[in-house]
Amino acid sequence: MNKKDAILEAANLLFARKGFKDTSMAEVSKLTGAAEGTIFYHFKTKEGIFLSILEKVKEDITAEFTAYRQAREFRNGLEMMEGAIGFYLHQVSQMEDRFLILYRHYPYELARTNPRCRDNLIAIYECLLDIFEEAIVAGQQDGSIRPGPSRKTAMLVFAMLDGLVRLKIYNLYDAASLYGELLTVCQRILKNP
Amino acid sequence: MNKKDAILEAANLLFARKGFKDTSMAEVSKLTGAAEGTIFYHFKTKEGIFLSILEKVKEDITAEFTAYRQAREFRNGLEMMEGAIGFYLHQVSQMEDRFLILYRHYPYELARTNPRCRDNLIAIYECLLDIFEEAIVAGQQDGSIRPGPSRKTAMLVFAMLDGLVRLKIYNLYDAASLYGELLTVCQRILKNP
DNA sequence: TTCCTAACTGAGTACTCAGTCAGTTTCGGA
DNA sequence: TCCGAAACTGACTGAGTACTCAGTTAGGAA
Repeated sequence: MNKKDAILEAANLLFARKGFKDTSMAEVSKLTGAAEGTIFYHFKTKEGIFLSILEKVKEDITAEFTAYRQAREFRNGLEMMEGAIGFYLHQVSQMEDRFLILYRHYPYELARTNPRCRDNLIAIYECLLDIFEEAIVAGQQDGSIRPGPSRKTAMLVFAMLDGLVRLKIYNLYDAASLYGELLTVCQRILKNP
Repeated sequence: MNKKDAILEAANLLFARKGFKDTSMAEVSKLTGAAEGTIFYHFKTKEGIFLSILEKVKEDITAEFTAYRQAREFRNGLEMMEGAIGFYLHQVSQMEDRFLILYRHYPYELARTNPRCRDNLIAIYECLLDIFEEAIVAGQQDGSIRPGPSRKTAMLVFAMLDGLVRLKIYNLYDAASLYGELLTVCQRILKNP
């Protein structure tokens, strides 16, 4: 791995675990073995590093979820939805450092003034919501999921997942032990009676 | 209002809107009109200010929700639950600066090392979850809500609310326009068929 | 009025941080 | 082998930062 990528990886790890403000360039330098000067040779500013990381986060997440979407086959929309929920939770722990970036305040603060940041965030959330919505629409067509506003329902399910992951991140409750109940609840929300 | 309380209010506002790390004591001093020395006369450290604020957040939130719990009467548990959801969303915008503290990373990071912080956070979440759970248990007794693990269900509903509020805070989607669908979804989760 | 204490002040301190720059090393092509 | 450019270095800078402290003011009791 070249030094530029090593810097991005180290910064991603630190930003994810300690946050943007609480990570100093000295720490990134130490973790990569690159001098501070080298970091600023490759990136103009600390914010620039963050933007490059977010770009990578977007690419990785959209790639993973797009691949999943195309590969898996399901008997119906409802099972597709359950699969998507499981896959999301799986990916959150698999690509923990990528997702932890999104579970912090900084990207959304930056998005207010920086359009590139905003565009990347929107792309990520669109991609995730699209998968849930696609499953709902499919389910509504095959009759496994009841009719209703597909996008809004997708958002509510996603909001629940998001809230659940946060409970775990914040050490308030272990999300895993809620997984069974989560699926039951989602079935109740979606299943065509 | 005495100066000590004024400092707490100003710091609360700034911590809520800009975050703990991004708020300097100089800013707090400017907003209150108190000299920096005065701030450190009343509080040992910046972290100490935060802990006092969190204490106040806990007191305010538990007071509001306990009052609500005792005052309102409902025809059944399901309506009680719907009322609680509406009240939560109402309170989040009513006491915005109090809740925004909780929607940041810092308190949960501090909670890892500071038991006082941890205790306050737990007290807040226990109080909120208790209200939802109380409604569920009541509903299960009067037959309006289907049987099931009340605490876990309360958590999932709360996680959805939490996720929804975040969508709004992060400027990703307006939670208000999902309110109708939210209630429908909650009914499906809870209603005894 | 006197005196003590609590409240308050802001210049000062020691430190951290993002970002710079003059100089060195590495490397690929001629 | 030489050359030029790209990659890399780390000491340095200047702008913050949380917190201190010697001194001033306000308030209340004797």
